[in-house]
Amino acid sequence: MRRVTVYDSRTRETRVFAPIHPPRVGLYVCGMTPYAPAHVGHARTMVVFDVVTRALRRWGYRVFYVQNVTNLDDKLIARAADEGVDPLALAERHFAAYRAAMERLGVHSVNLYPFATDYVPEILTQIAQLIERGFAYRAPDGSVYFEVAKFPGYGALSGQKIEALRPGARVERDERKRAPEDFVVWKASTPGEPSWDSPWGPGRPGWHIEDTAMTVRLLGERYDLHGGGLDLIFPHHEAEIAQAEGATGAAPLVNYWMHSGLLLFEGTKMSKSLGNVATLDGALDEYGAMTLRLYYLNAHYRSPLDFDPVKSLPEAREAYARLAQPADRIAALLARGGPEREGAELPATLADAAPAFVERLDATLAEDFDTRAAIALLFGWTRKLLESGVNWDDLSGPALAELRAPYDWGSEVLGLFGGPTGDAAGAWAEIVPVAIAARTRARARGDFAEADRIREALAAVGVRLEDDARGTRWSFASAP
RNA sequence: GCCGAGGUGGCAGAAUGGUUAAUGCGACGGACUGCAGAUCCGUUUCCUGGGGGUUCGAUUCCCUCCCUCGGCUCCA
Repeated sequence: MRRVTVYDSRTRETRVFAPIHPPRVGLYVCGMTPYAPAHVGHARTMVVFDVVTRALRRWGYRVFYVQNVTNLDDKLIARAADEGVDPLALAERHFAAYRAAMERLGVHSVNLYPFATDYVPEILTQIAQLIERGFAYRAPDGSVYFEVAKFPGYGALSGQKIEALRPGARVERDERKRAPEDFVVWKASTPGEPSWDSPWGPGRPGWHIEDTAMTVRLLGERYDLHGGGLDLIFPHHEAEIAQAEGATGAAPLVNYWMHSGLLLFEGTKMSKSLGNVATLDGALDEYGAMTLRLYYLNAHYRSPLDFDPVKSLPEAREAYARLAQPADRIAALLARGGPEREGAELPATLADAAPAFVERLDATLAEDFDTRAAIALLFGWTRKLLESGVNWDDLSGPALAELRAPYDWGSEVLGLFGGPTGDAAGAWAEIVPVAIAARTRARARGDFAEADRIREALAAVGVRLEDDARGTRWSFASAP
């Protein structure tokens, strides 16, 4: 296992990552509440933790990645009522769409997507423990509240002081609570809502309790990594700590808290009321998965990132086109000739460089998942290959594979440089040269209209032609 | 008000107590080209919010001020 450092939001320091039961790693990431289509902000968080997981796995850690699905809460119930559908069915539908979008984005690292409503027994057990240990109390209407004053550590994660919260006065006065900062763990049911029986009467889980009930069940009373967006630190993650540590007595619940920076939209927070929400599917349609992933990963994961459809995204698209240029060309050559392909060996300036370079990539990323620095290195590799003036077309399979190695690393860890390979590429390899030959003849006799027609026809199906001194080259246009 | 993150070149955005302040995008000039694209060469060599302080030396450390953004129980 490689030495990895991780910045922990709770202790506010970067420490060497030491799992409780190496090489196993328990990772829990707060997923979305599927009451509306996923937006590009959700996707940033998911790509960040996808890369964390891919990297740890590459380095020998056995990561069990759990991402919860809050398939029942106030928003879902309200939205379902608007649409006149069952809230659980609404959640199911949006979750399916979310999964499909994640597939398009190349996020395949999650092991388990547990649904909140499948953990009601665990939730009831945990609430009973909290009441028994004096951390929670029952309200007259059958709701159960966590009593923040009973948990001295409350506020440690976010740096909030309870006294400081009260003057904020955004908390509505609620007669059922002993203090304004107390939060609900069990909500007495309102007629028409889904509800479950409990010792305190029919009701449904509060927002925070599902996570701790799931984590204790799936990852244990203490586990290694918890991720999520920065906006969840308070109160959600604060509440998780209070609930889990209160219920089990084991502390700390989580050894390393990782929070991803929020995505802004043209400089301000995305919100539905401002109408500045970009859906993930729309962004995938417009920019493609590779551009989006590069865009997300080309920023430090804790920094805010500005989603600007006319500036930052087109820039990312240009940057990706350059970065992936050698990767795509080498992949296309390997797909056609295969790894056994005959040809020249690498020039001395490039020979043996790749293994050391890949090691540098790993070492760089292992410093608190510095994807940006790793990408800067990959740009350096691209520049080195382009400036070397090597004739790709003449290289042997093993030589090409060596040049491709850093991009394979990028593919494995960052999820970049995907593209058609195997059979699909093979079929194109039969057809495209025929079209190129026809175009070359047309150009030779000066029939440029015909030549352009052929080029455009191929472009329409995703094959890009480029002429240079050696003739016409083709490649797959970066797939959107 | 409280908590937190920031203010770096035309833009995005790194890094470091001290040689030419990463990387990318963009721009300009040139090569190549039927066109386009890609690539290459050159230029963008006077960029670190204001003011103090520590230091031989600060963009980097300390203090202060100004400004921006986020959180403060809907939130990835």
